[in-house]
Amino acid sequence: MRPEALDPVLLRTFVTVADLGSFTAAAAAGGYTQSAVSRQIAALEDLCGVELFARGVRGVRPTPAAEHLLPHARALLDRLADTARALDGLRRLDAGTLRIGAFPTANVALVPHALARLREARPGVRVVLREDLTERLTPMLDAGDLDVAVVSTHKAPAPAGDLVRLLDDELLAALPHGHPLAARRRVPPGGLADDPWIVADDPAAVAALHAR
Amino acid sequence: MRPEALDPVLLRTFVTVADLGSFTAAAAAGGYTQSAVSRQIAALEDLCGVELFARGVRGVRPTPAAEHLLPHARALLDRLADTARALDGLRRLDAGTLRIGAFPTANVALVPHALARLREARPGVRVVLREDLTERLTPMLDAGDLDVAVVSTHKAPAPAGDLVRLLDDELLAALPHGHPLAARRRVPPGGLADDPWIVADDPAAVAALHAR
DNA sequence: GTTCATTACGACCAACGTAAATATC
DNA sequence: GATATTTACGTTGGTCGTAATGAAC
Repeated sequence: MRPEALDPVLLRTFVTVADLGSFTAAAAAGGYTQSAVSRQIAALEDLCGVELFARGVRGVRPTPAAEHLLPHARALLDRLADTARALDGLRRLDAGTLRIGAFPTANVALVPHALARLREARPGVRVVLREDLTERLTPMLDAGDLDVAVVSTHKAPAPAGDLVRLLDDELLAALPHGHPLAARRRVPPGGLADDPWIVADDPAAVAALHAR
Repeated sequence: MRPEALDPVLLRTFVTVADLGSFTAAAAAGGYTQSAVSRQIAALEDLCGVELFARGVRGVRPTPAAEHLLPHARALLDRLADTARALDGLRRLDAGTLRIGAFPTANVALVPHALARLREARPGVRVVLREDLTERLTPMLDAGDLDVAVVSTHKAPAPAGDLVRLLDDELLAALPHGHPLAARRRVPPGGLADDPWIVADDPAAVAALHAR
């Protein structure tokens, strides 16, 4: 049998009948008439060639065949509900508002490009962008004030939600001639704490630093 | 959205289009015309309010929204195929032949009752019953010569298929006065190996033994 | 002009509700 | 007679194919 021939509506009614033990009750629960439920079950029984319910005066009782089919039907309906949720989420994703927070460097180096791609892929999404320090972004994320936070994990604790590693950033320092640390290949942490600095964000500048 | 409103036919077409990258190709694969596929995708896009494919001259390309929905759709279709298989199996279960093997004691104590219930539940099933020792039943099951084997696990290794524990049987011994082991509460394994014995299968006899 | 996807129209099929029939207590 | 399922009939809604239309190279 082609899988698509299996009508979820029939399975839903089937499960409802099994749960309630009566065509009449299932009809009321599903917004159908008795006759519709009767025909749906008959169609399902036709489809599998087996009687699914033993008809009695006080309603119906599932046959062993029905007991066997029941968990499959429930699993399918669960999966169907999942997919329906995903589909609903799609609509919201495309039309809603995305609140992004990022620390200053990321806001210059990473966010603009990402925003451009987002704008292209989902023109309907409104973006609210907020710049702040990682230490302040994390609690905002936890509090639900942000949907996405671009943070630095140099020293910050991992936040509560899903953490996606974007990149491992290299910190390069160009030092003036005569600086006490200029002769060393690696700079100890904190060694430049008291020096003023200029940040370079474009790839050309980074490549130039690398070359040195 | 009510989950049943999600038509699996639409999702199947959706997946096919995503796989083949063209409405025309998907139509041919699914036995539809172009226009039918176009309407199905349009219906799905209506349903979720998002464009799922970027239409181009050389066919179509899935949007990010479609990429997001795709795994859900595939999972649902897989589950649907499972359920369809279960439904097909139901038909075979009800009309086919069931080959059962059982060891002698089970054949007297367990099988007749089970067979009676099976006959009541599935009148169409033909049963072939074979009695043999557990050691010979297990390989027959593995070889596909039996559908079900009722075995004893006293010493036998667990067979390859699904093992369902039916019951833990108590072994009771009624000993004649003057037997060397008659005074003990528990009989060591093998202690009666050389004695002739009579088996009691009906509950009344078991209860009588218990009482002593 | 060719190759796509979309839209319009008419036909068909499937599923419903109403209502009558049937069965079981 | 009451309760519950089944069957008959007419209607409706949805989906298809054919075919005309539109857009992109």
